[in-house]
Amino acid sequence: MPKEVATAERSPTRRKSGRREEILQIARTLFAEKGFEAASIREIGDAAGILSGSLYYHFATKDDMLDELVRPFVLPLLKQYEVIAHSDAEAPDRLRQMIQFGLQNLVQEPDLLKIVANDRKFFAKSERFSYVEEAWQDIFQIWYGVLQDGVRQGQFRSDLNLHITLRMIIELLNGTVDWFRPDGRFTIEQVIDTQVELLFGGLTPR
Amino acid sequence: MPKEVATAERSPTRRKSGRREEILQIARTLFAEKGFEAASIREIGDAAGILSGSLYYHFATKDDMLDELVRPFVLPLLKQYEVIAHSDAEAPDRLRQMIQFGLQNLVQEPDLLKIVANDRKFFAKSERFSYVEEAWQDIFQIWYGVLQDGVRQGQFRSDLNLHITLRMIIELLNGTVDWFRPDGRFTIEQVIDTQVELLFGGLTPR
DNA sequence: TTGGGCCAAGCAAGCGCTTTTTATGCCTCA
DNA sequence: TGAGGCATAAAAAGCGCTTGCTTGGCCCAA
Repeated sequence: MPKEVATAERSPTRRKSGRREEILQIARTLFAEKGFEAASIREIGDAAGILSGSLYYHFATKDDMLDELVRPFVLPLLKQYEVIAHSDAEAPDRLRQMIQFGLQNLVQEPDLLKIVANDRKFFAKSERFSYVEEAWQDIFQIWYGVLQDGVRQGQFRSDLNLHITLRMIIELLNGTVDWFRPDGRFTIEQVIDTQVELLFGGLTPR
Repeated sequence: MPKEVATAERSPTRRKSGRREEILQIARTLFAEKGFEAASIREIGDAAGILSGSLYYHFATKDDMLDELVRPFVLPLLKQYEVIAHSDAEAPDRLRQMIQFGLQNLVQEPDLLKIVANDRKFFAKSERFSYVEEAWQDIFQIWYGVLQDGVRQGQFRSDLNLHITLRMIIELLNGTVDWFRPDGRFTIEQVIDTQVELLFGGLTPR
C-alpha cells in the first residue's frame, strides 16, 4: 500500500521510497560537474552515502542512470523548440524567443543542459544514446529554418553564410553553459539581453 | 673513466632519429580527438606500432608528452595576441585581426588548439599545467582591453555588457574548434568573414 | 516473516608506469 | 678487417591502482 507514490509503476525497484530519485539527482550533479565518463560510480556512491555496489540495487548500469536523466529532458526540449519555431510570429521574434528559451533552460536545468552540451562526443559515439545527437541535428534544422525565414522576409541580412551563422549561434548558447553561474555577477536576463542585442545589432553603433 | 656517465647528458635520447617527434605527433592527434585523459597510452602505443611500455623509453610520463606539445604552443599564442592588441591600429581593426589570427590558428594548428580549448578543465585542476589556464586569463584581459578601447572611441556600442560580450566572442572562437574542418564545405576565410561580419554588423540589415 | 535496502567482498578489464631483457645497428681499435 | 663494446629502440612481463559491475548475505521495518 503505497503512501504518496509519484513514480508508481509495476516494474520492480521503482515502487516507492524516493531514494532512487535522490541518487539520480546526485548523479545528475556529478555528471554535469565532471562529465559523464569522468564521474565514477564510486563518487556517486560516496555522495549518496552508500557503497558503489549498492547503487546496482537501484540501477542496472551507469548508462541507465544517464538515460533516465537525459531522455525525459531532451525530447521535450526538442519539441519546445519546434513549437516556438513554428509559431506565426515574425522570424526575428521567433529567434529571440528561442535564444531566450535556450538560456532560460540554463537557469532551470543547468545540470542537464551541461550534460547534453558537454558530453556530445560521448553521446555521438554511443549507439544507445544516438537519440541525443539526433535531437541536436533536429534542433539545428529548426534554427536553420527560422534563419532562412528571416532572410526571405528581408528581416535578416542575406550576405551572411547561414550555415556558419547557425553554428555560431549554437556554439554561443552551448558555450554559455560553461561560464554562466546563476549566483554570479550577471542575471540570466542580462545575458539574454546582451546576446540578443549583439546578435541582432552587432558591435558597431548604428 | 667514469662508469655511469652514459645516460642523460647534454642531449638525452634526443640527438636524432625523429622517432620521438613521430610519437609526439601521434599523441597530439589522439589528445585532440579524444581529449587528453580519454586518450590512453596504450592507444598511443598502438597507433605508433609499439607497446605502451616502450613509450617510456622516449618519455618519462604521459604528462610530459602533453607539456612538450602544449607549452611551446601556448606561450607564443599569448604573445602574438599581445602584439596585435597593442598595435596602434584602431580598436575594430585590432579586434578583427585577433579574430582572424585565432581562426587562422585553427587551420595551422588545429590539434593543439583543440587540446588547449577542450581540456581546459583538466589544465585548470592540474598544478603542473596551471600556466595554460593563466594564459587563458591573460588572453581574456587582452581581448577585454581592445573592447574597452573601442567603446571609449565610440567605435563599439556602449550599451552592451562588455564582460558578457567578451565571453561570447571567446566561446565563439573556441566553439569553432569543434565543428570546423579544413576539408569541409567552408574555407577558413569564409568563416572569418562571416564571424567578423556578424559580430560587427549583427543579423539585422542596415 | 518477508522483502526492501544496503554492506562486504571481490572480479575482470583497463589505467599509467616500471623493470628486465632482447635485437640491431654503429664505432673503435688491435 | 673484424671482434668487442656501446647506443638506440622495442618487447615482455608485471606492478599498484581504478573502473564498472556482481554476488551473497545481513538487518530491520512492515
